[in-house]
Amino acid sequence: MRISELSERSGLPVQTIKYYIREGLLPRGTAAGATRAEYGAAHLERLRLIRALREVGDLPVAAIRRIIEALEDPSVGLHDLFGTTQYALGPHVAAPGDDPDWRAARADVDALITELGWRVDPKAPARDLLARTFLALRGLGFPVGLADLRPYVDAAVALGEHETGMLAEGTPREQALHGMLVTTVLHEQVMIALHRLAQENASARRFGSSPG
Amino acid sequence: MRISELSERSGLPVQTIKYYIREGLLPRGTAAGATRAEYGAAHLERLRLIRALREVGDLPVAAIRRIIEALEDPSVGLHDLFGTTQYALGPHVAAPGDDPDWRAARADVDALITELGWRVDPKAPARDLLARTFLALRGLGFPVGLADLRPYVDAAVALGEHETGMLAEGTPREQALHGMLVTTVLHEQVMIALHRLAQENASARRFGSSPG
DNA sequence: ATGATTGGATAGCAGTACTATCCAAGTCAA
DNA sequence: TTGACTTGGATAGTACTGCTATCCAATCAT
Repeated sequence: MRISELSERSGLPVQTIKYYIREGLLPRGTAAGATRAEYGAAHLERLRLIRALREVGDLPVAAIRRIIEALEDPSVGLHDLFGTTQYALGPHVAAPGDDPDWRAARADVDALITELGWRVDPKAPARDLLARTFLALRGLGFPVGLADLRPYVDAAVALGEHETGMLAEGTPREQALHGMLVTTVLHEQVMIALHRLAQENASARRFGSSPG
Repeated sequence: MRISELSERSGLPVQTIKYYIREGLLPRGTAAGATRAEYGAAHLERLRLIRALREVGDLPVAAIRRIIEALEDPSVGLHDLFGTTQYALGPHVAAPGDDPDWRAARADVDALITELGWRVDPKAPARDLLARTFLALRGLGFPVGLADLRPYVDAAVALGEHETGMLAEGTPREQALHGMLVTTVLHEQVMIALHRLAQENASARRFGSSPG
């Protein structure tokens, strides 16, 4: 198939596909003459993945490139891809090393993870993400202690185990890697959306004027 | 206090504060002469809120403006602010009305909400958010049925009720509104961060090479 | 042979969130 | 009083991201 057909079938403009090729998100088609290249089903599949990461996961193009590089590196295993994706997901919080409030928040996060006995890379960006949120909450006058996190921890444990359990052991490598990406990026969106819906429901029941 | 002190205490450059004033996120200081204006504790508090929404919630400036307009409108109640915030959180999915796959995904979402008996605005953006994620999952070959959502629904219900329950009835209006914002924006980040940490832990236990 | 299409390169554009400069009016230390 | 400095306010410029638009020569279909 040529690029125009790839464009039609993927729903992306030709120019955008060319852009993704330039950016290293999509391999070039196999050249068949100077003005002809052939694209296959793998290209279409890749474009679907890119769209999911861009439009649903809202990942920047540069992050998707890093993920795809890991995806194509045969030496990268499931858990490695996990780390790459988590790191690419960002945001990358610039930790102000000197702020004592920051250090306290970060220490709380580390203590929580230790207490739970979790195996989490000390450099995992989610640690800073959580610490920054603590800092903001406290700055706004909403103190957070470890006890307040109980419901979140419980929910996170349940979901994390469920999701990891869904990744079957026997599947071929490429499929397993795709599954891992889907788990980290798309299931996070599922969780966010359902959380918002549940919040709205709870709020409507408690504060809503009339049952509508 | 003058703008330079406000800058120091908030940690934001003077130019950025001026920008926020221009954009309607922060009220002007009370004028005290042609080249002098006085800022108070309310300004500092507001800047803290803005920083939390920008840096932690990653909300665009335009969305923060809409939230703050609702915050300052005395006719807006708790549940109204909830809707405004949810809408401002975005993303605003442009629904392709003709795509049958889209319609199926959206119908699934609506059916789920009906079945759960949730009170959710039919125009709530989280419905489209969830539908779009379904669509992407299915497009990548990961079929999602309502049964697969059980763990997410359970987690969302638990968190939604916990969070709404934390908003005490008797608190003064401004405090209650702040609490609502914090619940919808910052607690979502707490959930995301803990989910990622729990995923990494589960992945390390299942796929990690050595217990590190 | 001729008009359309292609791959590939380069340049341009729109949106966002700042950041820098400028200016006249006012303040304050000497 | 004078002269360096600060302030509020306005305007213009910048950096980054994610596309789009245009161009060109080669080449394919008819």
